[in-house]
Amino acid sequence: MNIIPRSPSKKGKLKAFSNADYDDLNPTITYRHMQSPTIGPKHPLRVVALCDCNAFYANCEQVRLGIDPETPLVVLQWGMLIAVNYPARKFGIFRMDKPSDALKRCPELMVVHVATYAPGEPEAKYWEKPDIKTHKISLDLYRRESIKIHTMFKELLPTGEVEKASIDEAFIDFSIPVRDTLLKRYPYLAQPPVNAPNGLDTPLPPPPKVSCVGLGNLIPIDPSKLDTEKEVTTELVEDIEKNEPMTWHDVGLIIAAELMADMRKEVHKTLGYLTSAGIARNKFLSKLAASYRKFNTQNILRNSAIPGFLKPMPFQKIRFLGGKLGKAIAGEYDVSTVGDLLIIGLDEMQNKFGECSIWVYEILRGIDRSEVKEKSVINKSMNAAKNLPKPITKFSEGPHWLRMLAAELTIRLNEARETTPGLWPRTLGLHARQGWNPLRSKQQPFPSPRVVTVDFMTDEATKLWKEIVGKDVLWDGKKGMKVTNLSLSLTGISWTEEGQKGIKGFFHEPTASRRVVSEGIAGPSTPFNVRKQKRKRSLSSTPGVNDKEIITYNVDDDEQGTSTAYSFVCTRCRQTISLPARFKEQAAEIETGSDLFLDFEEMRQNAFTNIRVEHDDYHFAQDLAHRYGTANAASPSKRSIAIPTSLRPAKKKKTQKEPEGIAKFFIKKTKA
DNA sequence: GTGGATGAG
DNA sequence: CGCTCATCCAC
Repeated sequence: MNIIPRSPSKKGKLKAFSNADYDDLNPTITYRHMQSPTIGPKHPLRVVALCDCNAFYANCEQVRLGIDPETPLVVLQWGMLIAVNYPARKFGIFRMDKPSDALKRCPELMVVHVATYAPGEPEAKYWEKPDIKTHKISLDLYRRESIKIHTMFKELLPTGEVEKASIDEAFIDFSIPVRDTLLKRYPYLAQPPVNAPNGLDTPLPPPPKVSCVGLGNLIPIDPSKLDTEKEVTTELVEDIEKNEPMTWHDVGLIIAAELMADMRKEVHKTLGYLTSAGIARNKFLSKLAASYRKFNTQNILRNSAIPGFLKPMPFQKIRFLGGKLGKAIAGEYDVSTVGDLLIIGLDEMQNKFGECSIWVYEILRGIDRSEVKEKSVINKSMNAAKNLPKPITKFSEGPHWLRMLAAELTIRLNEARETTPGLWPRTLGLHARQGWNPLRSKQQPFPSPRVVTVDFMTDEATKLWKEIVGKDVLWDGKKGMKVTNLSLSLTGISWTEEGQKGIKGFFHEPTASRRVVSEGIAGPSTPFNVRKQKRKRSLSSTPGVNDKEIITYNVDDDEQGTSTAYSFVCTRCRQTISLPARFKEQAAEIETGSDLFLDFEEMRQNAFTNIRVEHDDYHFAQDLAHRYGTANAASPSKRSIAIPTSLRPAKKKKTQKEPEGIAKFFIKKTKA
């Protein structure tokens, strides 16, 4: 297997690093880079973080119950622990342990069962002894808290990009805020010296030495320092590496670390959640860096530390290599670490695993071009499922469960519509499994009524229930129906003008949008990516950005509707748009006129502007969607909303028989 | 549209 | 390797 040489490196002094596999780690940064209005995946100053919550479910319960965070606490789901907080971990308690074992290790352990829907109850509650036979798990609390954290991140970093990666994780693109901070702290970076021979292409002067003491663990360049169990303090690493040259990217990482630390502190102070974070040059590395040390810390992965960090890493720890694909690669080459795989050339890999192995090839070399993108719609689908330890044996027992599933979906849908009015699921689906039989499912268009009620959804679900169990099984009970698994889902959730009308019942003529698509925005635009770009532009003071784009709002002279300090009424849709409740709560605690009050006022005004811009953008996007063709049609705009930011190679070989290459690990069960 | 598979946690 | 949830793809 020959090593395929990489294409000749563009800019950058690859001499700085001995390993040719990592040849892009110290690119030359010029004034032109400082001035580019956007910072994409290839920009040398890109800075990305992954922030994730520590033992999130347990933390949520601790906050909900208002108990001491030092109390060992676990979250129980039926017979199994699904979350263990850090105090409890000290007792050797793990996820998936049984509660009885956990209590043996720690008798004072606080055991909290997740909320459940009980039969007939309109909402999930915390019951003394929930019954697996009649109750259904609810994860709503965690979803709601997750949204709070996500919202706070966005508010605290209006010029950044925040992508919710899972219920307890978010990617944050710090590139723009970092660049803005760099320009503020080092104003000489804005323009090349007048006598610079190459103008904007002149490299930046050497960076200052910047301390990162107190900003987290600096992942050491020397891999032999990596796995030491003892804490490697930042001071220690700095001492060891004091002669390592710093780069402007390192400075950027450290600025991001400051911002990240502030945001994490704020989340902790306001919401009570502890987090950890990784800061690096792309998503995948930030995620790995975050897992370096996990509890209430953040880790900074400098480019120079990437080879040492990555090579000893078991590659199956990498996102999307944790499953079958990772196993297949491990089996094929009988190796386990990233370093082991570096000797595999691109051609070799592509021959074995298909063309899209380029993705894996690059990941192994610390390259990840995927963008941090805010998801336009929270989710594309919602699903409520229940395993039935006591199977349904009579047709008539079905609706009882259907009602419970419908209740959950109804609450979740209506909750989502609070923040995003106009959300509309295209289809309602019901899946049912009987014993060993294959899963059966039916779906139907979801008629979006003005108000979705539990009754309505239950009725709709019952129609599907009839179709499923009524068709293949003689369901009157005599044939011994045995449904062991039920799941009700809303899919194709998207945001439409129609849905908006449906909910609000307002059919007023949309006024002409005050905004038009800027001719400056290149490429195909969806309502949402246009929205994001415009917002960026209007809120950041980026050099080179057309100032005419900036849109200001004046609360007193308000063309949009009436305003109070905490909310305003939009004249277009007549909705009241409010700041999060905590603003009011906080205001009540602060003495008017105090210094704190002034700070608070500033924050409130910023937030107010944000919700205003956001709401206006919402109408803007709505109009755009309207213009491009609306509602149900799979218009190009709608299409692109639905495209996920998936890292996967997404190779669709149309082979009739065996999919080729990597694709098969994403698609089908491998054949023997 | 239906049914299956994968993956994360 | 229990349970829940989300997403994607082939047919």
